[in-house]
Amino acid sequence: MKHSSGVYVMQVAAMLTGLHPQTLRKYEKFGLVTPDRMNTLRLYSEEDIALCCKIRHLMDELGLNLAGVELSLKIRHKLLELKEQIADDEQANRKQYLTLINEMLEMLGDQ
Amino acid sequence: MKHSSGVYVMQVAAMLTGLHPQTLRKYEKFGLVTPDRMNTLRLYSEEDIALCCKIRHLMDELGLNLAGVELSLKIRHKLLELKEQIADDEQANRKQYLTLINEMLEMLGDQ
DNA sequence: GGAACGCTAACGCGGCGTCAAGGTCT
DNA sequence: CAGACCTTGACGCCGCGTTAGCGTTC
Repeated sequence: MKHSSGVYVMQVAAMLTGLHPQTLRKYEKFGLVTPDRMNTLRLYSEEDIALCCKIRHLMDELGLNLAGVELSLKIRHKLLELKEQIADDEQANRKQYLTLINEMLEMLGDQ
Repeated sequence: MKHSSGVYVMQVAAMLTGLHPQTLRKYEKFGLVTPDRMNTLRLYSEEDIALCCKIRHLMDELGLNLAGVELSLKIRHKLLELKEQIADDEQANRKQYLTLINEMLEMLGDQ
């Protein structure tokens, strides 16, 4: 669930991210960002803003296309999950680690 | 080091991979594949062939561009390294696991 | 000398950013 | 009614695959 700390309409979101309103809509259409809506009106949360900036960063710095950004974000999410498990587990549960790793490998096209 | 089990010149490599010779050269120019050379003549190993097929697979199935493919292959390599460590270590060495994970996160644009 | 290789340049298609037109809501 | 939002379609640029031209090697 998103924080309601900040909620911005399109124009403000565009200013905060430095992105064109149409570009923000394209990212949403691609499924990368899904701002809340109030009767068709987009409402961008702080997290949405940060995500949009990250998307731009990945495209500009790493040269990824939207498909690459999507994969990148998914892998990152899994990695954070794995990292948390490794850090928190009492006794290292290798089997679970390997499961997560195999899931990531599958995302990367193995099999 | 590559096996010398199979060595193919351009035309054969193109046939085996189903890719256009120029496409193979583009992949090489981008730094994704580096076949051996015999006086300017490219010599593709079995591993090179498999790699070229994997590149195509990643582009066709996942929609990645070459930058995405490169990142994907690097992350995969790291994941296999991590997987091996987890499977082989006597006592789970979490610190090393976390180091590898952080390296991957960095590849994905974290910081 | 013919066939296959090398390299570079140019064309075509599709992804992504932007602009434009027209409709709706506040 | 003015202004900002919505959606859809079109244009320009660039990445990627392919083609073409030309020199070199086997």
